[in-house]
Order: sequence, then C-alpha cells, then structure tokens
Amino acid sequence: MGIKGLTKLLSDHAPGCMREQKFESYLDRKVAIDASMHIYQFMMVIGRQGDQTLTNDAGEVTSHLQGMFMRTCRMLEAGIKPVYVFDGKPPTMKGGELAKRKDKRDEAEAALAKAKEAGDQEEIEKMSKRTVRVTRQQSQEVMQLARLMGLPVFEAPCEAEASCAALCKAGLVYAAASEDMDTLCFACPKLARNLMSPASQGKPILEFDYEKILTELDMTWEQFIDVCILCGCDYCDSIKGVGPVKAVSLIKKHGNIETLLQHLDTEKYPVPEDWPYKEARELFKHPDVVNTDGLELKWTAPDEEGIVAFLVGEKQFGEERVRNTLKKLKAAKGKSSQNRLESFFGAVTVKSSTTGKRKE
DNA sequence: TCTCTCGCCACAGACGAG
DNA sequence: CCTCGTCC
DNA sequence: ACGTGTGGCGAGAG
Repeated sequence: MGIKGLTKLLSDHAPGCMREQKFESYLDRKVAIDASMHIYQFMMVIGRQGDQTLTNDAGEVTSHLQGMFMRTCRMLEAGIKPVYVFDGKPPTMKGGELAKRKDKRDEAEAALAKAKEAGDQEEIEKMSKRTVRVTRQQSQEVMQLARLMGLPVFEAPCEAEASCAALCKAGLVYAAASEDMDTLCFACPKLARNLMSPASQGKPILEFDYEKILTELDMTWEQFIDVCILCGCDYCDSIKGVGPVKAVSLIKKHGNIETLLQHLDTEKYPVPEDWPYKEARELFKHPDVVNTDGLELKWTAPDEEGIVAFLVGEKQFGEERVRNTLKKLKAAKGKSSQNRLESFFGAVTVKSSTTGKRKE
C-alpha cells in the first residue's frame, strides 16, 4: 500500500506540511488507527524462531494478541486515546496488484518448502515472513481484546485508511495515526507517523497537514490525487518513465491527467492499456467509509477480569504479567490526569522526559 | 555528467534480567 | 547504557 | 483469507 515516493515528494515540494511533534503533546488526544496493519506486522515479527510463532496449547497463534496488548497499553499509558479501525473488503480494483502479490507469495511458499527440506534455518525464517496471513478469526480476537480494554472499535466497510480519514474529517479524532501515505489522498486533515516509535527508535512524531499540502503545492485535491496516481498507487498501474518528479511538473503544467494525456509523448511514455485512472480517482474521492453522522466515541476503563479471562484463560498468557501490565496502566492514568491539571493551572513542570524512574 | 526511474535487497516488537 | 532471551 | 513500507544501492535510459 501507499503512494510511491510521496514522503520525499512532500519534503521537496511542500516541506511546510510536515511538522515534528513531541510525544507528550499527544496526551489526551484521540487518534484513529488502522489495526490490521499492526496485526500484520506483529504476526511477522513476534516470537519468531524459524517459522514458529507464539501459540497456546491448542496451536492457536497468539503473536497478534501479545503485540496488540502491549502496544495498546503503551498508548493508554501515554494518555493517548486510540480508536481501532479494521479493514473490510478490499476494493475490487486491486485485482491487478493482487495477482502480482499472489505470484510472489506462491514463490515464497515454494522457497519455504525447499528451505525446510534443506533445513536452512535462515531461509525458513525469511520465507515464512513473506507468507504471513492474518485470518478473520485473528482480527476478531484483536477486536474482542480492544473492546475489553475499553476502546471504540470499527469494522470499516472497505479500506481502513479511508475510514480513519473520515473520522478525522468529522472531527472525532485529532489525527489518523498511520505509516500509510494513502491516508492523505482521502483528504485526511492530519496524519501522524511514527506515533509509537519513541520506544523503538526514538524518532519524533511526524505530522502531515493536509491543507498545507494543497497550499504549498498550489493544487486542488483532485490535482493532488492525480499526482499520487501518477506516482503509483495500489489501484492502477502508473506510466513507465513517470515518477514523482515528472508527476508534479506534468500536473502543474496541464492541470489534470486528461489534459496531460493529450500532450504526452506516448512513444517515450507508454500509457497502460485500459488505464482506470478515473476509477482510482473516484475511490480516493468517494471511498466507502463508516458513517460518522451523530457518532460519538467513548472510552471506558479496561475490564480487567474480562481481559484475564480471555488472555489467561483462553490464550494462556501469564496471569501475573497481564495483571502487572494493567496495574501500570491504572497508575499512569492518575498521573496523566494530574499532568493535565498541572498544565491547566499553568504549572509547567515537564521534567523527567528521558528516564522515568518511579518515585520514592 | 546529471537526473530520474526501476529493480533488488534488507529490515520490521516489547519487555526485563543481568 | 547495553545485549540477549523470552513472551505463548 | 486481500496483505506492506522504506531506504539504500546500482543499473540503465534519456
């Protein structure tokens, strides 16, 4: 997923749309998150040895729950209020892209089988990462966990990113937190990247401001979408020889893809046959999303016993570990509201930002 | 020579004990 | 600080 | 039962 080279394009042509933010500034902020993407990544990485993952005795994979439980706790601990949005059905337009990926997967599966024969551990690990799948049941388990933790949860009718953008447009969340630049094509007012990286890499949060993108590029929404389609998106092929640089200059010159096509040297730059750029544009402009009319988002306290029953009872997590994690969460809750009060009354005491030692 | 695109590769969590 | 083993 | 994003590097075309 994504628009090829869009990050670099924006930092070249619209640097003002990007702003670094402190992690602390997200205290008490609501953000929409594409949960499916996170699940997918956890499945690839957590508890891996060869092609093994974390499982309970019944052989059910638990890597996704381990990852999501920890990450959700970290967010709540930091005072962030996440909404999880899950992917629905993929748009039919992804067909072409899909076929390609299936081929790649089949290749990886063959390579995996071969590596197993040969007992090549390194190759097994590499290939098994490329054949990861997230089942419907696994997604639903994460939904169940998220609800137990008191978060609002949505199943998007189609792509999760589009619904995240819709929640943001409706003012229900401050930003969509995603690594996927597609989100901006849906006119999402604010996109936050690296939201969870302070722990992993120490990168600051990077915000993209949609209005500033249009202002600095001096383009309309439609023109920006056309640039993204030319750069290369999931919905259709792009023109060979045209990348981010030419995409911007061509749209600046001609205004839209239709006009551009009339002037393009199709000898040098062959346009794909049956190129459905109009349909792609339509998907960005009018995606199928959750209905936000009269919608209210509510966060409630985690249901500790419910979580224990699920994770410990069914999935064989260590009870002490689970309860400990939830305890830390409770403690942090008091602290974060205290911070909020302090800043409300003007007592700006942001001190221990680096090493959070517990108080004596 | 420089610019741009493309293809191939690598990589990806979070915790806590020591 | 870090590396490394473990999480299920 | 659909499935990534990113950066780096070198090749090749213009």
